[in-house]
Formats: sequence, structure tokens, C-alpha cells
Amino acid sequence: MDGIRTLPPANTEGRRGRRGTGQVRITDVAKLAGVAPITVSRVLNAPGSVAAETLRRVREAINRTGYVPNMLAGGLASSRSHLIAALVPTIASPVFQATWEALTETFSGAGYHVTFGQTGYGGAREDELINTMIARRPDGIVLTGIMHSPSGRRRLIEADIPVVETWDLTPTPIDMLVGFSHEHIGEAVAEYLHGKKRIRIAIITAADERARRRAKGLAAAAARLGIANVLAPEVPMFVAVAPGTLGSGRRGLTDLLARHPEIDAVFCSSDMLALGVMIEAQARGIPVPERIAVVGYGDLNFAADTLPALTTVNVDGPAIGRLAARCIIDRAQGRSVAEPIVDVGFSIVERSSV
Amino acid sequence: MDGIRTLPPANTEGRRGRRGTGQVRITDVAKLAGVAPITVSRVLNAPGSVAAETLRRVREAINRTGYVPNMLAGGLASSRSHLIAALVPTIASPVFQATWEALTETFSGAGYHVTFGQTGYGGAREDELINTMIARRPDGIVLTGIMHSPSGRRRLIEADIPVVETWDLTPTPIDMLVGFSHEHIGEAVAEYLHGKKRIRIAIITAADERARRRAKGLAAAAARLGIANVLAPEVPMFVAVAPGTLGSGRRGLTDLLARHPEIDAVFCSSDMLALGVMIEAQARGIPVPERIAVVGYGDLNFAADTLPALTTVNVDGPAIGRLAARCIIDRAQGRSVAEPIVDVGFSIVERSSV
DNA sequence: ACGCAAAATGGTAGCGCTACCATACGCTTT
DNA sequence: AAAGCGTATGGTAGCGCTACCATTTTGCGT
Repeated sequence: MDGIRTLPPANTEGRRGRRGTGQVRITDVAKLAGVAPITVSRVLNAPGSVAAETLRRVREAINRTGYVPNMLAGGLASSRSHLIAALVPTIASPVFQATWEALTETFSGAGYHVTFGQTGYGGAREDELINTMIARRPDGIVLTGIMHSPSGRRRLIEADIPVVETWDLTPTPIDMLVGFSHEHIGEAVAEYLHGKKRIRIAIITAADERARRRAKGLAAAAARLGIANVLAPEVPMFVAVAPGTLGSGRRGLTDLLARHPEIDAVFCSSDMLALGVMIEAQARGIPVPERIAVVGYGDLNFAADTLPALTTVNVDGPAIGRLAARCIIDRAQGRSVAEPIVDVGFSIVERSSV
Repeated sequence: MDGIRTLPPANTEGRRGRRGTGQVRITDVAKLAGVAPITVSRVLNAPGSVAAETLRRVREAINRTGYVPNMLAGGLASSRSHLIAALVPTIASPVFQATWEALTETFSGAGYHVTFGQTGYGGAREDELINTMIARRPDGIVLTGIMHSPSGRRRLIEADIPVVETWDLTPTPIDMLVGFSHEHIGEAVAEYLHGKKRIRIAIITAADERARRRAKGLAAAAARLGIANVLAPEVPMFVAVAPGTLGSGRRGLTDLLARHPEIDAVFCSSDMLALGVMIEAQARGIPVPERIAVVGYGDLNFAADTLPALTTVNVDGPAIGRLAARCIIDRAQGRSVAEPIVDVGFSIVERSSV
């Protein structure tokens, strides 16, 4: 690939006084290529505006010197850091994985680097994180969920950085929004299970704000449909620490069965919880779906391979990532954003656990 | 918390010519507090060197103006970006999750922000990523696995940035190293299964370099122990696309059973694959561990809750993260690193699937 | 051949911050 | 009282890059 040997840092002044890092600078490349520094800058940032022969000479000088641009300096000078800050509950959650992947990919293709900040599920460190992120002057900020804290909202607005809220819906976004309604999901699942003649629906949910809203949506619809409040006034619920694990799914079913032996369906706030429920059911010899139906959320890559295959709620994660990135890229390039609020919807994937 | 209203950007020059972002700068804060800009800088970076009363005045001015430091400028001036670049195969893998969490946490406590770059499991984009990372002048770089490409090694060395390779072992690291031996894990599992009288060991592995080395270690030890080559010359193996999923675990067992019905143990390159194997066994009515023993890798948070509970290999991920961060922090603060090469080892967690 | 626009290149002056050294002021030491 | 020292603060000059405008060169129509 690059058989050319790298030249030693050719700055004649040795280590250049006491400051700086002694690395190759744009002026070193410029000298070697016999052009002005600004021309090297153009080769890197707007090669279309440079003559072919100059382009060649400069590129050779770049290879020879092993020059790597200093984006701190570039960002300071141009007010464009080519950095995107994404605030997420946790980086590793499989539910968001596809979204962050698509987001990163789309931004990457447009020359941006995405950096993640983890707020934790409670969103406790959100305000603090917003500050450290703004300090790096990102060209855009992607939020998971809508921003509630007024001080956070104010800081984001004052920073004058394009913001996309994702994975939720609100009539009053800070700026742009790509998401879907968690309440609607709960309602749709209630209606779906009602259609399958289930009348004692229970919920196992992680202590996560959006999961709770799905639960609320289900409870409301269940009451409206006249189910789940025949024997008990409310939908039986088990709340686990976020993020939900297989183990908490098992414990959830155990607990629900002890308190409400009559339940005939469980809606879980994640597929992992649902898998736990099915494993606990198996351990107890309870047939799924005959005796108890199970519905997950997330449509993770294992959902189709469980025993029985898991019926779950699918959200088009990659679409959220792509669209969110698109919003910010458009805005950064001065184009107006066609649809600043997008509802990507959801679907129930019917398999064998209901 | 902050009931103080934020002042409007108080720069008298309006938007300050055509450049800049029109935001609050350190000089604005300095003017309001009646001190020199450098004193504000000290309040933020070395508060111990500022008198108590000055500290108070400056902090009040910071709150009043809503000042957020510009780290691009600060990093350029001080050659310290307070940024750490971590190159990982994929951000979302549960196997690494605890490591990246501990890494981020440790760095965060020392005032650094960790930014991730995803190389993909093949490490295809590694070289390219190294360049874009170096362009941001991080104060340290954390690699997953050891760096093989000579051009990558050269660039990292020339960039003169502290580097820690993790999650693997080599006698010739670029700089520092925190990891363990994948070959040893394979050998230990072979010996463990041999001790349990298993003599027909098979492997289900993702197409990941380190997973392959664990497999090799197992095969070598199996041959040495005189097992697994009685009927077949080699250890039966099923290779799945990385990262391994529950589904590929199921398909792996199906395939192995068809080709080698005599197998009595399976070593999987991840707990998720192992769970798939156990589910497929259940679907076929094959008792685990009686007929087939299953060993996973990763000791993920669901391993104790599967049916039967999964015997697996545990690696102290948080320790790797913490130690790697410590190495770089020590180096950045000019301290010499006590142990530049650390082997954190591993352990086999015995549960019920063997 | 000439004028004029477009294309290519360069000079200068910052971007917002901190390193470096200088200064001012108290307080102790001899 | 003079000298010396430590502490707190400030002035100046960059860090390495790009915006902005000026200048030079080229192409092209008439």
C-alpha cells in the first residue's frame, strides 16, 4: 500500500522551541511540495479546487512526510469539528445497537466521527455530560429519548448546535426528532393479545422511562378493552432493574405467578426478559404459548431462534439512525431539513410465543 | 441547582466580525470577574493555585455567563486533548461491555473522555481509523487485541501517543499491554473436559481471530491428552459469522451432530452460541450435560440463569478496563508505569452444563 | 490582439486557549 | 534594613489550522 518510507520530522528547528509536539505540520508539507499551506489545506478539504498537477505534488508530500492533520487546530479555525456527540443510556444495549451502527455509518460516510456519552438509564449524568460534550464543540448532538431537564434544554439551545432527539415522540422537540410512540406500542400489544383471546395480561418491565410508558399504554388499552381488570383493578406488573436480564425475566415470572396465578400473557420490555420468562416457564413445565403467551420488545437477533420463536415488537432501528444522521448532515450543510419530525412507527412480529 | 439566569453573550462587538461562533469566551468571563483570562483558565485547570476570593468571583462569572470552555482551543494550546481513543471490533458486544464500561469510568474520573472507533471483526478499517483518531490528537489509544499491521504500528509509534493493547498477549507490544492468553484458555478447557471424562470434544466458534486461537489451544491440548483424535484426526469444528448468535449456535450443533454424532462436549466461543447449543439440544431432546456437555466463554450476565446453568470461561473484564486506563493515565502524568505488561488470567466457572 | 471572467494560488490575520516568563506583594531570615 | 523566598496574578506570544480577500494565471470570445 504505502511502500514509501516516511521522512523524519523535517522541521529544521529541532523540537521547535518548547511548545508544540514536534510533529509534521501543514507548513512542513507545504514547503516540501513548494506551495502555500492554504493549498495543502485545500487538497485535504476541497480537492476539486486544486489543479491536478498541484494535487499530485501535495499528495506525494503528504505521503512522504506521514502528515496527519491536526483536527483540533482545524476545528478551532473553521468552527467545524466534524464531531457528533451521541448521548445514550448505555453503549452496549442490544436494543439500540442497530441504531447506533447505522448512525455511525451514515455520519462516517459524510466525514463525521460519532462519539458516545453514556448517561445511564436514569439519565442522572445527562446534564453534566451535555457540558463536557459541548466543550468539544460537536457539529451535532443526538439524544436518546427526549430531553426533559430545562437546564439541559437551555444549554443545548444556547450552544447553537443542531440537535436530534430520537427513539421517542413529543410535540415539542428541542430541534429535530426521529422516533415513535411508546404508548402506541403498549396499546397495539394490548389489542393484539385481546384479539388472541388473552384476558389476564401481565407486564415485566425494566425500570426505564420509555419501557414504563409502553406499560402504561398497554394498561390503558387493556382497561378500555375491558380486560385485565376483572379480577384485579390493575395490570399485574413486575419491575426489574434496567437493563432487563434473562435472570430478571425468570424472577419476574416467578413473582407474577405467585401473586397472580391466573395470568395468561406477559408483555416484556425487552426480548432478553422475554427469553427469561420462557426459560422459567420451561423450568416449571408451563407450556408457552398454550398456557401463557409471551411478547417481547426489540426483535433482537435471537428472537426468531428461541423455543418457541418469540413474538415481539420490531422498531426500525437502522432507519432511526440513518434519518437522525441525515437531519444533522443536512442542517450542517445549510440545507433545510425536509422533515424535522419523523415517526418511524413499529410493527408486531408474529411468531410462536403467542 | 442553577437558579441564576444566564446572561446574553455579552461581547459588545455583536457577532465579532465574521469568524468565531459568537459564544462566550474566556475573555468575557475574565472581564466580568475583573481578572486576566489566564486566571480563569487556572480556575478551571488548577484551582489550587488561585486565591479563595478570586476563585469565588471567577466561578460566579462562569455561572452567570454560562461559559463552556472550548476544548479544541484548549487542546491546541496545551497539546492535551483529554481525549482517549479506543479501537474496538464493535461497540455493542456483550463480551467487551464490562471492559469498556470500566475503562470509560476510570478515564472519566481522571478527566478524560473516551471515544470509540469500530474496526469491525475483521479489523479491516483499522488502519484508516488509526489515522482519523490520531488526527484528533488523543492523549492515549486503547486497542482491542494486538496490532498486527506494520503500517499501523509505525503510525502509532510516530504519533508518540501512549498505546495500550488489550484482551490478548504478545511478547512484543507496541507500548503497554493488559490481556490474557487465548491459547491457555483453550488448553484449560480441554483439560477440564478431559477431567470430566469427555473424549469427543467439538468446537463452535465465531470467525474471530482470538476465538480461533482459543480453538487452536483446545485442539492442541486435546491431541496432547490423546482425546478427540480417536475417530477423527481433528477436533470437529463449526465456524459461524462473527459475532456468534443464538441462531448460529443452534445451526452449529445441528451441523456437528450430522457430521459427528459421537461428540460428547462442545466448547463455544461465546455464551450466546452456547445458549443456542443448549436450546437446540432441548429442541432435539438431547440432555445437557448428560449426553452433551456445553462450555461457553464470556460469563455473560445470563450465564447463571440458563437451563441448565452454563459452565463458562470468565475473564475479569473490568480489571482489564481499569488497568488499561491506569497505564495511560500514569504515563500522561509523567509517572513511569509500574507494570507495562499485565496478564489478568481467566477462570473456568463451573455450573451445570458440564 | 485585446479585454474580461473564471480558475488557481497566496498573504494575512485570526480561531480561543494556555505555556512561559515577568511582576507585585507579603513575609521571613540574617 | 536588605536580601531572599513563596504566592498570586498578569502580559505576551504562540498552538496549527483556515476564512477572507488579493493577486496571479489561464482560457476564451470577439
